[in-house]
Amino acid sequence: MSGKRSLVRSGTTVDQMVRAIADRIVTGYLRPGEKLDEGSLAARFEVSRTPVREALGHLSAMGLVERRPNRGAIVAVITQEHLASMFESMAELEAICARFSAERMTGAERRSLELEHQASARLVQLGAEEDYEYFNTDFHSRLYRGAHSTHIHDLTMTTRSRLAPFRRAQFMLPGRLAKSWQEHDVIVTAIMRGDGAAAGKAARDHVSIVSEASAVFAAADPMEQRLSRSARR
Amino acid sequence: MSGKRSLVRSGTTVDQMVRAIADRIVTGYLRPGEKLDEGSLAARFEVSRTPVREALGHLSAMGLVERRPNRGAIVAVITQEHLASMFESMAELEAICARFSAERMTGAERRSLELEHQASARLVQLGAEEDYEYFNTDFHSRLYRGAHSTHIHDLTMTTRSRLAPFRRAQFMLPGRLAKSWQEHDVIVTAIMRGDGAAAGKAARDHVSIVSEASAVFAAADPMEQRLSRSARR
DNA sequence: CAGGCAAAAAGTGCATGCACTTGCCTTTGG
DNA sequence: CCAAAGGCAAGTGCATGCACTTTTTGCCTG
Repeated sequence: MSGKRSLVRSGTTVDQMVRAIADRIVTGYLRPGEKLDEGSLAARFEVSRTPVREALGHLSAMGLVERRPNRGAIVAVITQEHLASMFESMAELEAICARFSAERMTGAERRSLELEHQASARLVQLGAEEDYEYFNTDFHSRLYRGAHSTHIHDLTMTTRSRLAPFRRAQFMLPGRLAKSWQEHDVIVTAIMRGDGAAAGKAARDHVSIVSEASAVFAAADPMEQRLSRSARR
Repeated sequence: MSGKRSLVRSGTTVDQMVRAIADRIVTGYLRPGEKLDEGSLAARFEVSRTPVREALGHLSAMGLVERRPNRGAIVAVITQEHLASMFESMAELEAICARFSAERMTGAERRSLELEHQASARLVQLGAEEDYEYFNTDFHSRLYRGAHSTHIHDLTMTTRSRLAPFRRAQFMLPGRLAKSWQEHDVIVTAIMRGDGAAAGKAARDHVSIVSEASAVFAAADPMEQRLSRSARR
């Protein structure tokens, strides 16, 4: 149809769409249960249905969308139980990463971790929530990498991305910033000591607290479920 | 082309292809690094390239195949490090499942687990390797389910399926059957006691042993790599 | 007026075709 | 004889079209 489009592509078109759609889901722009019509998406992204279908395939495999044969795709509806289960898994995965980090991080990694952690104290003082959240993501990524285990790294990153929509507002609770830093501090200290068990426990507790903070929002879910149900048509 | 084919299929065509190709990879029929030509696969399965592409998308997201833009797909080459990492993850995941199982299994689940476990002793006596492997799969699945956490269940099942090609021959080592049963016994005992820590440790050790047993085969990999490289054309 | 049925509309699943990219091979200039 | 460039073949990426499935809507019947 269009001779060339402004496509240019870094990576493939499908990849871009996967990212774009995943982003819309993760940021809550697309709500759970919302119908994903191939035709509409194709029109929206100005491509044909073929790459849309492929992208939906990817997203389905990622667990972000649910595909029902001959009945189209919807944004994955996450039940209360499943959400709890994911946070629980996250806590355990982070515990593993922290434990391994304590046992395996190189000197450079430890120094860098501690350095960044200490620097982040400033963000807490300033109450820079957005910057702190950015740092927080980086902090946790360091733990995942520090475990020196690609597969655990992958599992953890995947789970985290699936939890992203539900963690967004955690820092809006008053005093959360300072507490988060203190929890990080316990983890860092344990890692510097090389105390895997303590680091694991601290990381697990840290995530559990985030989980509880997020549960507040999850409580609003029944409404969302109703909304999405009616949105099904 | 063919007016109707024996199409009928439960589930979609793509799903079947995913299973079929995954099976060929998991069973080692398709070797790591082997080129997956869309046209050939389409011909082989008697479908067009479209569902093949979609299936490859799924498989890529699962990590079973690797897709390079404009350059086709190959069966994912798993490095020694990544394999070790996956086994390590598996050990940790099983440890979590066992720990949770010890803490959360219902009375019925516990009884059923113990019953089946005791029954499996007969298979060991008979040296029924194939039957025991079947039971073994079931035994572990019980642990995953017993954790009462859908997401951990999913993570564990996924990881296990990706490890399947490398675990196949574990029971060929002499005496492995009896040792496996004893290891199971330690896990079951700990679960019946409700001792999560002990169950976790026992499960981790159990997997670690399987991992070492499989490492024997992984050692044959360099040859495989050469083979697959030349197979690239 | 409610319930059910049937036909049409909507939307998914797959096939086919064409453009573009990539890798290889040939050809030509140094 | 080697190296670089250009062309050729193979194969991927996407668009479009048609068949089949699901869902909806309007009509008929009890």
